[in-house]
Amino acid sequence: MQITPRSEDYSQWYIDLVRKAGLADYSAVKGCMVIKPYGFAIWEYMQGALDKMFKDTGHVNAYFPLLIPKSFLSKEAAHVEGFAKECAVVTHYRLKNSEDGTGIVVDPDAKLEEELIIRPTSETIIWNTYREWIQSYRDLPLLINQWANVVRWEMRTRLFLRTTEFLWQEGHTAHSTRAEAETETKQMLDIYAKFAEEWMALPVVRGVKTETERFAGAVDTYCIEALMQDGKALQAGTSHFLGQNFAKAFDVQFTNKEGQREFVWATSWGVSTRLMGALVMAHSDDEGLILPPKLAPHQVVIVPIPKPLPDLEETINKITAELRAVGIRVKIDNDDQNRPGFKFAEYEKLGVPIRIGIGARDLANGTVEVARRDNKTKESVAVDNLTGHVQQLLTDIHQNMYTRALAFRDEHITRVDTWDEFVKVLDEKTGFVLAHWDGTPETEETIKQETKATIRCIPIDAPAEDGVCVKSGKPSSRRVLFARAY
RNA sequence: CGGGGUGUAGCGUAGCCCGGUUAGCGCGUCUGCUUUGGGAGCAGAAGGUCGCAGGUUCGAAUCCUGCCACCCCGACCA
Repeated sequence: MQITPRSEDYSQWYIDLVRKAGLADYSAVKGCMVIKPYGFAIWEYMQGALDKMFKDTGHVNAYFPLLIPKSFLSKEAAHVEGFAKECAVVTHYRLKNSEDGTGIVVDPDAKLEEELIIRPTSETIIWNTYREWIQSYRDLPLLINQWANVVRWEMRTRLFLRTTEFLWQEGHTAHSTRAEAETETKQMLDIYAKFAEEWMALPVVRGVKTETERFAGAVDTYCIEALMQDGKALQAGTSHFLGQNFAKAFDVQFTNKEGQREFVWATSWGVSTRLMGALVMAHSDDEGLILPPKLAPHQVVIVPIPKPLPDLEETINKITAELRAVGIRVKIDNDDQNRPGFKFAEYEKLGVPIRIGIGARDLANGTVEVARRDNKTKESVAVDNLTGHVQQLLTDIHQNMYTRALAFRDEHITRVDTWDEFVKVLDEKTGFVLAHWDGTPETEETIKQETKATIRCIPIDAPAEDGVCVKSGKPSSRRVLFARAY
């Protein structure tokens, strides 16, 4: 039942935590996972918050099919290049009993005329549909999001961080001008950054991907990059400016106010269940999860210290009603099989932000014991002041988690000017490295080969600064962010 | 696909080299009683085709052959 300590094996700690906190489990199919109720509840709070942010900025939800004609994928050259190697393909539509009666086999007579792929992302099927929907500038902008599952046949998988099938949202928008599409791309990036910071308590760096790291089919890929406790970077969300690439590939044109035909401008943007992995790896400790209050399925858990006192139940019901009245999610653990000590440890493992203990001693004093998960402190609080205190505490916990993660992140952004330093920082200090780069894919590739570090992004707010590339010595006009990444 | 490792009860494991009682232990599960302010105690019980298939042998968890699965490391990626 023990969770492997981070200092011993970070990777194993992560797996232990995901499984022992009941977030997810392996399934019968390699690379696919079962998201368990507790994990799915967290995902639902993420979905709820993001969905509201999308709706508040004028987007609507729709749903496009899981299966895509194979030919669609090949219409955009870079796109097919990027995804062809990891597509699952449907070739038949029927099974039958085998001749020797030992099992069930694919019926060779049921071969599909055109094979279908399971979507690795939906640009193609969506743009094929948008062609029908868009005729005039009056049809624009088209601002659609979908919540869906996608499949990418990865060679190596890890729970939440990279699974064969995963859940995500993908926004796909169409605009009449380049400027409007670019604004949309940046707006969605800002929404992701805001979500990460305000809901996940996760500080992120906003940036642009290099040509090498760009989404297949995009003109520009923007991203938010987060830092995990082991010093590795994790891409937490992406927003792409697609230019007219898909409009041209699928012939999506509109008539402008002047009566001329033009190709539309596009964006797409997404975050996935990978965020669950980020949440775990950014905040948790060797005792278990530490959840930010806004995403915690139970924000407060009440553990009675059982004595045969009828007043206990009465007081618990009263404070529960008050907490719930102000919208706080409260769980009461009345289970009499486990002792309080066991429950304390259990809810720490589950990352519940606040635990309230109440027993005979408290009852006599008119107080309860309030324990914070984020910093493991305990205090005695008068029942009369409890609701306001808990509300404030939830805010404080979020702030503390964010501040702590930000301090760690900032301590792990290192400016380096020489190759020796570059390698040393990556190996010993870990984290992000801010260094000059000559702007060529060749140098980027060399650095990747030699250090396993990639350019995570060119930070959006990076100031212009003349220097020389840390690897090639050629001139550079600004620093970029390197790291080893998930 | 290359390199390394592991398969014994729900989980974690001992036994394997050197074949020979009824395959042992911890956690968990079930029943009962006593407990309950940091992972409870006692008593009892259930739970196993020893990854699969062959082979050697009087006898295989143990030896041999083949296969399968999973994990870790590398090549691909959000």
